[in-house]
Amino acid sequence: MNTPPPTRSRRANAAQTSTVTLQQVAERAGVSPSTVSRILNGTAVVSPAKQAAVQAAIQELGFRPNPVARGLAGGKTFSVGVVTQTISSPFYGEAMYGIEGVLDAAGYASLFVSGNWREDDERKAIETLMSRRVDGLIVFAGRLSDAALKRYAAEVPLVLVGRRSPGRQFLSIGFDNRLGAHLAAEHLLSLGHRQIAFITGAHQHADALERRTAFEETLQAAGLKLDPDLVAEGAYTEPSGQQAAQALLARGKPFTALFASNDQMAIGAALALHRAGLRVPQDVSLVGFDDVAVAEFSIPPLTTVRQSVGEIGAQAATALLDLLADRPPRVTLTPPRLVVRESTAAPRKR
Amino acid sequence: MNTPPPTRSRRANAAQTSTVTLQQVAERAGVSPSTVSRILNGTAVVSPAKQAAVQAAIQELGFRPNPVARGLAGGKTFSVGVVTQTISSPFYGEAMYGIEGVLDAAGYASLFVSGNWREDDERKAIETLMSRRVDGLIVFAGRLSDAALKRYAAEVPLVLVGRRSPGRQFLSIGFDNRLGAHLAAEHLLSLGHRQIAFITGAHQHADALERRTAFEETLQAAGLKLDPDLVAEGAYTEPSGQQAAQALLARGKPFTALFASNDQMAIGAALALHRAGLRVPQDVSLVGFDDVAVAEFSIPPLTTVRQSVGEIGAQAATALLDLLADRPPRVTLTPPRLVVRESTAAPRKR
DNA sequence: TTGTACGCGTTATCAT
DNA sequence: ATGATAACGCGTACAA
Repeated sequence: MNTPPPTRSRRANAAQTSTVTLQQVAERAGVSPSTVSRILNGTAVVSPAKQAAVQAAIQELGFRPNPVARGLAGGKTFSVGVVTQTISSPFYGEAMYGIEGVLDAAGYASLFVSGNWREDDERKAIETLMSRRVDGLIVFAGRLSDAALKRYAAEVPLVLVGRRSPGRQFLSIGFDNRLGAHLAAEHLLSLGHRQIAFITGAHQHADALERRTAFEETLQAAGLKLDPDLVAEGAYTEPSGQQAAQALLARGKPFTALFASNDQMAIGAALALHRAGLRVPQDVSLVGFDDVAVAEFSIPPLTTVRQSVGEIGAQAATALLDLLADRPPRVTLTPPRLVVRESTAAPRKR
Repeated sequence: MNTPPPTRSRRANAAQTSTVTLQQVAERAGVSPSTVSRILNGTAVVSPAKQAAVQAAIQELGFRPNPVARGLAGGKTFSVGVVTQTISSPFYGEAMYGIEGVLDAAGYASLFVSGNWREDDERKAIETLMSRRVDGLIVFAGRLSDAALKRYAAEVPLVLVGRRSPGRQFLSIGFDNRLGAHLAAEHLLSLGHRQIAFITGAHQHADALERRTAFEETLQAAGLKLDPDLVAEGAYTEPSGQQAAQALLARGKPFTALFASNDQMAIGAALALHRAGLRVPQDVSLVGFDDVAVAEFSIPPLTTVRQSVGEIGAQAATALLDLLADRPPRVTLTPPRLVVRESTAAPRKR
């Protein structure tokens, strides 16, 4: 019988990639593995000579450190989990783009998952992420409570985006919803609108409430009050915006302007208005929120409140990187600003 | 001097998560680690008694296998890399959604990265993915050559989406561009259009070429020829579609219909038409391709060729799973179909 | 069927 | 400044 070769017999099912190990680099450079590791991580000072020899060996062998082994030995995976709500939406798309850029440049991988606006989906997503031993978490506010987030934050650094949360357990980056909604309302008021309808986000969400409150307050400051008949609730999606606008129209109360709590709902509302034979902005002025990329290409181009979602994502990533490096996180948010395009105009004279 | 405790002294910087190890489960259940491993992976048959004991121990301890260690030991990371071109676009958004669903259900993590339509970005992205030891790759066709992809496919199973490629090195899932473009052209012809402009995708791309060729052939079959003056090139983005339409308009050649190679360009084109004072569909009929979610909410709602991108993503993921399990991949693509909405109509009589 | 022993590639500790 | 050596948590060939 054939005796199988004594060693390496299980090599077959090992990682298929160009398996150049740190070990081999060490041999080639005539140093110990520890030294190579030290150079790779800057953990300690090594002589310029060996430094050069190792760098050369790395080049020649085309060595790439194995993050899996790194993770096992060092307890870090150099990956961070990102919980979005709807991975396919333009809003989260831009956010992911911003996050990816920052994290990738820092050598971290991003694991994007969807929470689907469902508490248990979000929970499951985070559990999966944690079981993958991510080094940190970026969570876009959804249904998960602050208390639940706190528990995760006890295990890894966590940055919450889209909802302010007190306490020091985790960092939260909120949008300036109040200022944004104020800007939108002010713009419509200054154009001369007095009957302004409003599409709010889901009532469970703090930011939706903030936008609504600020909107109402701005109205009140102008001596107007928010007519409950001119308020409808949506779910931050195009179809929900369309339905909300339909409902508003069906109530029969006239309005000359409509403010939707986000661009996607504004786009849905625009279709409802179009279907009802109403022109934007001649018959109804329309304002959105976010300035998602497509806002510029809606017809007519949408006046909206810009809060660069990509930039916010990048800021969240940067802050998380700070947290991971035990640095104080620096977050410098650009305040939202009004972008006036072609969906708003003065109300028609009668 | 104090002698430090001999063991566990470095526990501090280890993974922070509920570190229950397989080892501990084994002890608790009174079996060997290997037995636990076998039960976890179904690698061998174990007695019902121990089976139960281990399951109980797992429950009680709340054990979750560490994928990092698993990866090191078994050479598999249960993660797959997905190379999109623009992570923020609605097209890839829907694709990612489809992929995520399938892969997550199978216990695989998805690593989504952007190729940005740049060959070296794509290459770098794949290198990063490979260095992370992904078990497989799903690549959305971009600038990377088949030859380059073949090299990666030699290391891990690879599914290419969006471009057919001969050979058995990797699986490719193409869209039926020919049928899709034919459907669009046929629709416009049957409405009575004879002067049809066309916005093509980047000329480097096989699918763009296929759509153009099929479009041209359908015209020819109807006794028409494609006027070079009525063709402009875009880059599958809204701005490029807008520019292409502007260019078309600037040439002065009249056309009563416009077919854009994808929805995003159609949406950009719609704005250009709007700006030029042309109404859709009264003055110009407009057809897109893909049926991205927003197509339904453009004004007017866009007639387009539907190829469910989410479903295609899911199919790609399913096929990759097959490949990973050494099963023959099963791919059953739904053929594209025309979705007639409100952006097309018969040309005006003169 | 089950347990033992070793290895996966790297980092951290402890000497030197 | 540098090198042994021992983990990290799990899978698996081999022996029993």
